[in-house]
Amino acid sequence: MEEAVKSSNFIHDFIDEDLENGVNTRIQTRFPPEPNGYLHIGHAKAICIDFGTAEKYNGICNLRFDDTNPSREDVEYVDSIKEDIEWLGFKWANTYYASSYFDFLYECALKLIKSGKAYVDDLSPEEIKAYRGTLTEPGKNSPYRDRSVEENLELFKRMTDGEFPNGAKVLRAKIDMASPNFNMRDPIIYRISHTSHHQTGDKWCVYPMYDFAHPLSDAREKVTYSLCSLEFENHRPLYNWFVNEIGFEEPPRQIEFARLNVNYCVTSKRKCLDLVEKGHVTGWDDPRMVTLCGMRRRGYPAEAVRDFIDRIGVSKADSVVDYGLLEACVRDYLNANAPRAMAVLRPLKVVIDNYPEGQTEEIEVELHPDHPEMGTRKVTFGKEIYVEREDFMIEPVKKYFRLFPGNEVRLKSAYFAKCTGYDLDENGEVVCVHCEYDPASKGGNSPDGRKVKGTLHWVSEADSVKATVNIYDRLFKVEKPGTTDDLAADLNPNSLTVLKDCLIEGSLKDAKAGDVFQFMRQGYFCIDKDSTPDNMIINRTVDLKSSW
RNA sequence: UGGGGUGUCGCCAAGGGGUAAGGCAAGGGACUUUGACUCCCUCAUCCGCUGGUUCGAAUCCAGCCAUCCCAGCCA
Repeated sequence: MEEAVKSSNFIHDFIDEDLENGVNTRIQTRFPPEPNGYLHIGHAKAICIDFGTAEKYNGICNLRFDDTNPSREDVEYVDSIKEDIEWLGFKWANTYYASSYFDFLYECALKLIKSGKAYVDDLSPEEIKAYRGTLTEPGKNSPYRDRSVEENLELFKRMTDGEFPNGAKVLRAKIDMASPNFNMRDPIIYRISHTSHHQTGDKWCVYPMYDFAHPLSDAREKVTYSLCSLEFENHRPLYNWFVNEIGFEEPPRQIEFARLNVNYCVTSKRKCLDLVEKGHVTGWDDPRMVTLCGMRRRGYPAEAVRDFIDRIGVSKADSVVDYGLLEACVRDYLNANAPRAMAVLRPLKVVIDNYPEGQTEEIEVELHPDHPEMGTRKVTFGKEIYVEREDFMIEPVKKYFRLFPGNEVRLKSAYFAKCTGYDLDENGEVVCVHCEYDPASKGGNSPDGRKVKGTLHWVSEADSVKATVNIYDRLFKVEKPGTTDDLAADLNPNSLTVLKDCLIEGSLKDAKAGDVFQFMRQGYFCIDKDSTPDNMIINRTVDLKSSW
């Protein structure tokens, strides 16, 4: 009998309870990004929770752009956000924009004014700040707090009509300036901003604040669970206040969870933008970035990213997950799914002295040792081949069972070969290794049953493709980058190593950008979009765990 | 300092009165046409601390400590 693995997700417990008590009969969630940046690994958690929760309960999840601050937003971001969610493998039921509710939200504001729950304030930003009080002292009421409904209505209309400059007036909810929760100290719900909006153009010069737009958008869409991160816990009373004041029958329930932190990674929008703009990385999709597009370019499979999110669980405890867990998920997926191929990153020539001059032969090799159904590919063997430089030593260290004078190894899927000698150049560098092969060991087994301990991958001179391989290390050398003002100080100068003149097997010349292969002992590699037929560009997706 | 959260193995994380799941990492071994993979085994007498309730507490109560969030006309 299979044991059900308990998923660590307290949100499900809350929902199950609501379902049992008849609080809800249906589940609807939403993923509400502001289109002001690219999605990253942290968003992946939110996405998996929002979409995953809806999926689990046969509900729906909508994509809603919380585009209430046009000054920081751009359509470039709405496009990339859609693309990245799709890549992760989720489908939203509808695409919404908070901006398409501007009329509705305006009506809500009017309703608050009419019920005496909102007022226009003429205080300057500095004054508002001063009136707000401190952590220990209550705030003071604004002198404009008691304006009549008529005056507020008129002033708000004039704000909307564009009569006032930015910052001259705001609309505030009238709640409690003495509340220990700052969010309840008469929060601003509308501000003047003479800025054109990427969706609504110049129709508006007043824009609602998140705290006002978010709950009412949720409620209007009939969201049942508004899942968000912990920093919004303090906003929940306000969220409920708005939903209640406007009078929704079935208020959404906000549940907060801890956001994802991964060590060695930067996910702050400001800092990511900084890396891009200052040229520390090649762009948002630099393979060292933990943006979804960066991980995609690096060859991280969406399945692995989702598996990672599953494995870390959902709780309310602040945490920093080890980047190694993400890598483990990538390896797990790729080990099971990536086709195998041979490549030599630092080539060393090997001549099979007793192999007939000018002869070559085709060998059929399985694409994956555990999945015969994946088929085979053909590789060419010949008299001159290349192996990894590190696979030969003149003087073997202990427990070295690769090539050294007198030692026999297996050339993967081809033959046994015994090292008979080597050539040095004038500097004493090994430039060529000589071997003799055993024709009877074709396929990699000797009929006499003798064993070899080492198996080497190789690429033949006759059938190879040149490649440039990018080896990535972590972008940051410190676990928590960005603790200082200068992000650059935390950068790992060796985060990218470029290997030129690598050789990969001929079958790879038809590989497409995004294809990921396991190169034997060297790890997993992804074909980059910048590849050309005569020089493949290859990104190392993830290293293998190796005792060498 | 007021309010709101959180504290279980190096890192995540179950467990919510009956005597500490699982994953990653780590260590040991077997196997191997990838020194990978796979497979076995080991890895918290203890749950932030101190008291209390109880036959029995990581689980309940009290106090304390640590840590995160909040004083944007950002989201």
